[in-house]
Amino acid sequence: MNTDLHPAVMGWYATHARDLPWRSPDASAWSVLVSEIMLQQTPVVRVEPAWRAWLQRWPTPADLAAATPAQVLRAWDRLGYPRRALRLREAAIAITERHGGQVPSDEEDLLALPGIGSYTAAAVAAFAFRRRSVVLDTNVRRVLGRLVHGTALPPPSPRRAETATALDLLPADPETSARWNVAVMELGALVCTARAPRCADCPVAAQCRWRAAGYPPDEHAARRRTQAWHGTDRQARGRVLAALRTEDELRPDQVRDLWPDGDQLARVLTGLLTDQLLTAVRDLDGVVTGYRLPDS
DNA sequence: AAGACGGGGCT
DNA sequence: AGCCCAGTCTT
Repeated sequence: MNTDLHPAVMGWYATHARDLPWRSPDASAWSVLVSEIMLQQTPVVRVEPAWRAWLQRWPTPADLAAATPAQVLRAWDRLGYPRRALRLREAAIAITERHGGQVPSDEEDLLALPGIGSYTAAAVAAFAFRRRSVVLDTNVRRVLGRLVHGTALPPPSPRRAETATALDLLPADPETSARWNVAVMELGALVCTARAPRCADCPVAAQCRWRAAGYPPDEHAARRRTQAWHGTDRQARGRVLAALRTEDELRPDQVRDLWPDGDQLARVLTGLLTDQLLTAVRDLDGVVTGYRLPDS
């Protein structure tokens, strides 16, 4: 195992770590799981208040398992990717039914839950249960990519070599490894940032291969395409859901007024129905008379 | 391997 | 107008 980087990174984390509530020793495994789902593609500053409100309302998996999709979608508010809210509810149901209401500690069991992929399974195992696991999020990938491989940014999709590198650096002791994982993530979030890294504040700048190589540019820049927003299906979906968070039911004509392109709106509504983010209300003849958030 | 999937804040 | 954010799931 390579241990050269450990003292500097661990020492830096000891003095610079943010005081985030899900890092408290008192945080339940469930609260850690909720934080990890919310943090999938949503920044910390926006997650923190939502996380507090969510845990106050649904302190245990069994509490959330009893909620309706409409309730969780409204509570999710504008965190983005609302399918995460539905999957979190489904995960709560699975935990209640299959695991006696206790969040499982094995990565394999976590991975089997809805909405939990390789990152989140490893993160919950490490941060909630202090297990030794390879936590590979966007921060860790970027930090290790720069330090070890000398690249500006990691490839669009994770490579096996990245896991091998992370495993090679992972401390053998479980508790130490859990702290190492969060320390590297924190370094990526606060110092080794994607856009304008603060190398002057970096505890391992002297050991950074990217820095030593003179900061070569991102090799994969051409392959990263920025996602459009205005006029997209995603924006239309968001507009429909935003309206339904404040109204119990919308008539078809009210929904049509939400978006100028009727064909696109029809496609978007179909997608929302497929994703179970939306329910159509029909009269006795099967004619759609309205749309609602799913009650069950 | 590539595409879909939110929304906000910063440069 | 881009770019980025503690990713996951489907095709």
